[in-house]
Amino acid sequence: MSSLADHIEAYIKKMLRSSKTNSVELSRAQMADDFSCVPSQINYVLSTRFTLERGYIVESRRGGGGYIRVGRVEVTDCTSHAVRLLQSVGSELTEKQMDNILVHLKDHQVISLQELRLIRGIVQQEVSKIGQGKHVLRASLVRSLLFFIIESKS
Amino acid sequence: MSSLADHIEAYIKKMLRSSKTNSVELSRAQMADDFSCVPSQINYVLSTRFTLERGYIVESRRGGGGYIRVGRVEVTDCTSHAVRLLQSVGSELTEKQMDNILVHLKDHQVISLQELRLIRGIVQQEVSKIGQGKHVLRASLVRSLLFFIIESKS
DNA sequence: CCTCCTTTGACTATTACTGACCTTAGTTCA
DNA sequence: TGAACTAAGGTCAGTAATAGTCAAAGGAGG
Repeated sequence: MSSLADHIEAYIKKMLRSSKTNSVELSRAQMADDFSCVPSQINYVLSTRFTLERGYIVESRRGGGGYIRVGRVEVTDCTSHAVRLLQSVGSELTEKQMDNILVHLKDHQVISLQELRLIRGIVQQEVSKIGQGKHVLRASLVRSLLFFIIESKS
Repeated sequence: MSSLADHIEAYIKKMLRSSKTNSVELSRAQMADDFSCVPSQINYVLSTRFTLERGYIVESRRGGGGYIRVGRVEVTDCTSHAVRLLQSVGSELTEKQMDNILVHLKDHQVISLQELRLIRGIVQQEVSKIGQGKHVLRASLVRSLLFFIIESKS
């Protein structure tokens, strides 16, 4: 758990946490230099870890004075936010989609890391037991478990 | 007695005991090398000995910087009791069987009345959404929700 | 023998990282 | 004013580093 990408991810998240505005602006070249890597590594991190599904918004501009801005989606009410996310879960869910949603909720303090791990474990176990309809079962389980958490907390 | 798998199991458990965080991270290739076996042997040990029912959560990531993390979850008397109950039922569950289990667990103060109602509601909701495999889905959902409830309490 | 658990290895899947090449935007100067 | 230059960031495909799957072979106990 210590790839370069992880460190860059952690660094950006740390910057985000200490930002009042819920968004940070960074220079790709500068960043690449700081982490001694090629600039496109920054794009890799952004496109794998700071996606909309995970609750982040990335904007950028090229040319002189160019920049990359990373923002978090606004969450005023955790519960309604989670409910909306859940509704966006259709009748099927891939493992990656599930992960993105869980990370999204964890990063926005709707669920804890322990809860995330437990859900992943439970779903993994249940899904491995059946042959067909894995994506459908995953959607049901994730919806149900999240709904249960949210309901219990309110 | 004392197969290679047993040794690997014991080694991981030893690492877990001496870990402050109740979880250890290991490299599959490294491990296989240490025990002079093929990497998939590690998967065998993990999938037969470090299951959720036995109180372990296994997470992993492939690719560069990949890892396998084994974590412990508290297994209380309540957990094993409920798990046994569910195992006796198997992979399918009728509504009546489900109710019997839920009532039993409520009577023994493993879950509250509210939780009982919540589970029933969630399961009803989810099961009504699908055409086939209702009993299988019900079993999965009840198992998962109960496990989650009990784990979260400890 | 028969069965169950273990062990192996060939094949597959996923993730990280790099570098060459492309696009966009601002700046300068004939 | 627009061509050339400079200063960003973007894309994509290839390589390397891990882990996962599955079925077949092996072995110990009944």
